[in-house]
Amino acid sequence: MSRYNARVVEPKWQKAWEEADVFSAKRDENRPKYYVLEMFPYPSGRIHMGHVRNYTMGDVVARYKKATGFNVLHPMGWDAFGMPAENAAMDKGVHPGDWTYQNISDMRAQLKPMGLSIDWSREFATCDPEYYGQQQAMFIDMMERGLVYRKEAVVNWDPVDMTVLANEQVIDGKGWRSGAPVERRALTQWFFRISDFAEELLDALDGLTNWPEKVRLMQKNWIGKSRGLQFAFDLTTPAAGHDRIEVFTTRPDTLMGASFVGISPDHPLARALEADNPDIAAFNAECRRMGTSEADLETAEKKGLDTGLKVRHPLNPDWELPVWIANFILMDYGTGAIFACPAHDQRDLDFARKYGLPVIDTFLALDDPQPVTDTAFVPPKEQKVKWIDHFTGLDIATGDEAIEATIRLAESQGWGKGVTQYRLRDWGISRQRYWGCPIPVVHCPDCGVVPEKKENLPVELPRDVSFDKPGNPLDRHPTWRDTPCPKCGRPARRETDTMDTFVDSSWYYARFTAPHAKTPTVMEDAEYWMNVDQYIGGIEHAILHLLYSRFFARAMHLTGHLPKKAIEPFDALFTQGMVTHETYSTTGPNGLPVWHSPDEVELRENGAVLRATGEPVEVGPVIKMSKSKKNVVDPADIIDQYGADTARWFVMSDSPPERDVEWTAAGAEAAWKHLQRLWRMTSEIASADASDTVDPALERETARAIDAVTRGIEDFAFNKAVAALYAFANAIARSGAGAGARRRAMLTLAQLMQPMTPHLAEEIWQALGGEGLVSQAPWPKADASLLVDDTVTLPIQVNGKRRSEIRVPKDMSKEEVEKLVLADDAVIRFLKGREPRKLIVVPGRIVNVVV
RNA sequence: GCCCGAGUGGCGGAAUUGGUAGACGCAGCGGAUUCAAAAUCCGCCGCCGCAAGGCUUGCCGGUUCGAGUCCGGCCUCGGGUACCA
Repeated sequence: MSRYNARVVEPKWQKAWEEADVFSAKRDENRPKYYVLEMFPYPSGRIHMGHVRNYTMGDVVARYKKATGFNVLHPMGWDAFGMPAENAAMDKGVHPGDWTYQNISDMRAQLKPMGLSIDWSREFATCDPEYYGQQQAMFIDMMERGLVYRKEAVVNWDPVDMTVLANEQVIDGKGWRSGAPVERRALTQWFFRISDFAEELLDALDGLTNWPEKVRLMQKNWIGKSRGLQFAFDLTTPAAGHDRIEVFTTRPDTLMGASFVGISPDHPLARALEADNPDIAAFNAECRRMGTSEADLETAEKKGLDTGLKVRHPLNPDWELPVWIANFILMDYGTGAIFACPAHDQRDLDFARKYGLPVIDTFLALDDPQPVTDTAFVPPKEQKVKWIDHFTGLDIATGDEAIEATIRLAESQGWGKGVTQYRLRDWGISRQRYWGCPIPVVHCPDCGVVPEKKENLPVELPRDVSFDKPGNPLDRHPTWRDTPCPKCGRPARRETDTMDTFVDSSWYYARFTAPHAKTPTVMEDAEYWMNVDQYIGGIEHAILHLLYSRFFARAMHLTGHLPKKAIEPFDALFTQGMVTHETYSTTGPNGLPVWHSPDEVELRENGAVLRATGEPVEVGPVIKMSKSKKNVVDPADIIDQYGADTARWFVMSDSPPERDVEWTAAGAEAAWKHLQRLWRMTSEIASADASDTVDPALERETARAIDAVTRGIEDFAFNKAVAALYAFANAIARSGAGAGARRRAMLTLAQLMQPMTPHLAEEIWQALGGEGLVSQAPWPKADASLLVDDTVTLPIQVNGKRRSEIRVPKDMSKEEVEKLVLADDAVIRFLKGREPRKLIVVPGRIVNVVV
C-alpha cells in the first residue's frame, strides 16, 4: 500500500485543473452566476495563516457552488498601494514599485500551491497604471457630478521630519521616527461627499439581511444619526468678531442644567482669540500638540481654559454662563461648540468638578431621587424621570418626550430649531505620499483647479523618486509637477496628493467583472456578475472599508459605471476570525522580552525550551499571529511539510469560522493523520473483493453526511461540516458492508470533502473509478427517506433534572406518552407516592414532571 | 473614553435556537499488534464521591415546568475609533 504523498499528488491535480481550464469564469447568460470574493491581500511578501483561512473559506464556497451548478466567479488581486512600500524604500533603499511587484510575485508563488479554484486570468494589482488610471477617470466623473470637494482638515504633523504622519505612526503623541511631539496642522485636502449619503447608507442597512447583525449595528452607530436642537448663545459683549456661539445638543431638555459653554480649540472663535490673548494661544497650542485620533482625544486628560467671555442663557437673559475652551470638543462634530450639563453627562461632570463649575440637576430618578454627586445621572432616554421645574411644564416624562417638547418650544419661540445630525464625516482622501493613486487634477494660476483630460490618463507616478528625505517625493520631483493646464495650456502644476488606499479597495470587486477593459467597468459584465454573492473577510473591516465600498458603488452608479442593482455591492457578508498562536519569550539582557518563533521552541511536558540551547521559555498568551511577537507559522512551511490539503483541512476544522482559531502543531499533525487514514481506507477498498453486501446503516450514514456537510457549508459552519466528515469516515471504516457499497460511500466522501481538500478528493475519486474530475462532479443529493427516524428517545425530567428516558414512536400521542412516563421506574422512585403537580410533554423533544 | 463582539471539560469546540450540556477532534489513560519502537487498530475519558448522589457553560441576580440559550448588573479578553491595511 502506498503512502499518500501530497508533494507529488497536489501539483499533479493543480496541473490537471489548469489543463482542463476548470476555474476560468466566462459570462454565460443561460447559467446562474455566483460571485465569491475574499478581501484581497496586501502584498507584504509572505502569505500568512489568516490568508490561508480566508481563501480556503472562499474556496470551499466557490467549489461547492460550482458543484451545485452555478457559473462561479472567484478572482484574486492585490491591494498594492500603501505605506509599507515607502517604509521599505526608506529602510532598504528599494523602489516601492519594485518592492511591491516582487512581493506580489512571491505571494502568488506561495498562494498557487494551495490549489484554490481561482480564475487567475483576472488578476490585477491596484498599483497597475491600467487600474489606477480607471480610478482617476472615475474621480474626474465624480468631480463633475459634485461628489468631490476640497476643504481644510487637520493632519498629524511631525515638526522635525517636516512630514505628515499616519495615526499609527504617532506613538504616545510623538513621531515614530523623529520622536518629536506631533502637532495638529490644517491642510487643504480632497474629500468625497459621503455624508450626503448618510441617510441612504443608514436606511439601506435594513436590506442587508445576509450581513452579520453586528456589522450593520456598527455601521449604524458609526453613521450616528441623532436628532437635537441647534441654537446660539449670545455673547454678552462681542469678541474677536463673534457675537454668538452656535451649539448643537442632543439633550436640549437639560438646558436649565447648563453650567458653561465649551468650544473646541479649533473653533473659529478660539483661534480668533489667540491673537491678543497669550494664555489662550498657549492653551490652544498645547491642545494641538497631540495626535488626531479619536481614541487619543477621548482618553486624554480633560483640560480646559476659561476664556473670560460670557454668554446669555437663551431662557433667562439675566443668567450668564462662562465660555471655556476644552480639549475634548471635536471641531468635526456638530458646530464645534457645546453647552455642558454636568449633572447628566459624566465627562461634563468630571470637567465641572475639576474646575469648580456648578452642577445643576434638571431631573431625578423616580425610585431614588438623589441629587448628583460624583456620578452623573444618565438614564436611557426612554425612561421616565421626575423633572425639576421644567421650562416646558413637564413633570414626569421620558427624556425623549422632554427633548421633543423643548424643540417644539424653541421653534415656536424662534430661538432654535430641531436638526438631524450625523456623526459620519466626509471622507478625506488626500495623502501626502508617493505610493498611491495620483489625484488627477492640475492647479493653474489662471484657471484654478482643473481636472486632467481623460485622454491624458493615467497620470502615472514618476519612476525616478528619492526617499532619502522625509515628505512627499512628488512634491520635490523636478519635472513631474510641471504640466500644462488642461484648459488653457499655460504652465501649471499637478496636484501632488495621492488617494487614500481605501479608494483602491472600494471598487476592485467591480473591476474583477471586466479586469482588462479600457473603461472602469463594462456594463454587460457588471450587469451579469454583480453583485458579489458572498464576500468574506476580517471583522476589522466592518466599518471603514465596507462603508466606503457601499458609498463608492453608489457614486459609480451615479457616474454610469455600475447598474442600479449594484449600489449595495455585497449581497452576503461573512466576517472571519483571526489565526492566533501561543507566544514564546525569554528575558533579554536589558530585561525586555525576547520573542521566539514556534520553530525555535520545543514543547515538553514540563514546559517549553529553546531547541538550540535548552533554555527555558515562557509560554505567553495566545494572540493574533504577528511578526513583532514572532508567533507566526509560515503556511509555506506547513504546505511543504504536509501539503495544502492538511493546511486547508486544519483551518476549516474545530473553530467556527467567525471565531479566532489557534494554530497548534498537534492540530496540524492530527489533520495530516486523518487524511492519511482516508487514503489507507481508499487503498483497502480499491484492492478488496467486489462483494456488494449492502449495509443499511451505512446508507443512512451516507445520507446524513450529505445532509450535514451541505448544511455546514451553506451556513458557514465549516467546523461542523468537518465533524460530519469525520463521523462519516468512522462509519465507513466500521461498516460491515461489502467493498462495492463502501466504494460508493467513499466516492460520496470524496465529493463531500472536495471543497476542503480537493487534491486528496481527486486522488480518491480516481483510485475508486470516479468519472472525470471530482472538481467537476455535481454535488451529491441525500436520500430524504433515510434522514427520518420513526422512533425517538424522550428524556424524562423530574423538576427540570434528567432522570430517565423512554424510546417511543415519533408520533405517539401526548396521552400515551404520559401513561408511559408515569409508569417509568425512575419517575415512580422520584415521585415517592406523590401526585405530579404538572406534566409537560413536548412531543418529540422532552417530558418534564413537576412535583 | 465611545461603538461592536467573545467567554462551555486539560485543549479546540457541539448543543435541532428555551428542551438529554460536552457531538466531532486533540491531548491523556488502558489494551491489541511488534523482538522493540514508530505507525495502526480497539476501549475509557467534565469535576467531587466507594456508592447513592451532588456539582458544572466567566461572575452575581432575575424570568420560566425547564436557561449555555432570554432579561438586568458586573469581570476579562478581542476588533474598530475616520492617515495601518
